[in-house]
Amino acid sequence: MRRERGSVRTKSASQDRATDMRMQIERAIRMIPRGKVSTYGAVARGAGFPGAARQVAAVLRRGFGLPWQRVLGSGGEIKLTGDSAIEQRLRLEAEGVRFRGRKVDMKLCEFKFGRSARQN
DNA sequence: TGCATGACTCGAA
DNA sequence: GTTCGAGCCATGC
Repeated sequence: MRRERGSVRTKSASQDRATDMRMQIERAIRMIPRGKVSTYGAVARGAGFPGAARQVAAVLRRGFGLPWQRVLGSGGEIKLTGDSAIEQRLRLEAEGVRFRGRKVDMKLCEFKFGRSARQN
């Protein structure tokens, strides 16, 4: 394991980098069309930050007006708990997303980020 | 400044 | 199928 975590970005200008990271992540999230879903890890990679899945979650929590329900855990599993999990499932089903048991049918509904994902 | 935390991920057992 | 451990990183206190 230990994915492609090799991108050792310098610590300098970390604040600027953090802002850029949030913008890229938000952009990636907004790219997910209605009826499609993606995962935290996929969004992070699509935004250009492999391994930053937790930051995707942070952006979703703090972000406003984002289609948060379209972001799931690995394998298409809902990682939320309680009300949020129920609401997320209802919202996705309303958009036409198909569930297989407790997971989303990723074969049908996974949105794949292309290279253009972070081309702006 | 430093440490703990979190809507994570993935391979191995 | 579940559990565990290790790794990444921004954020809050």
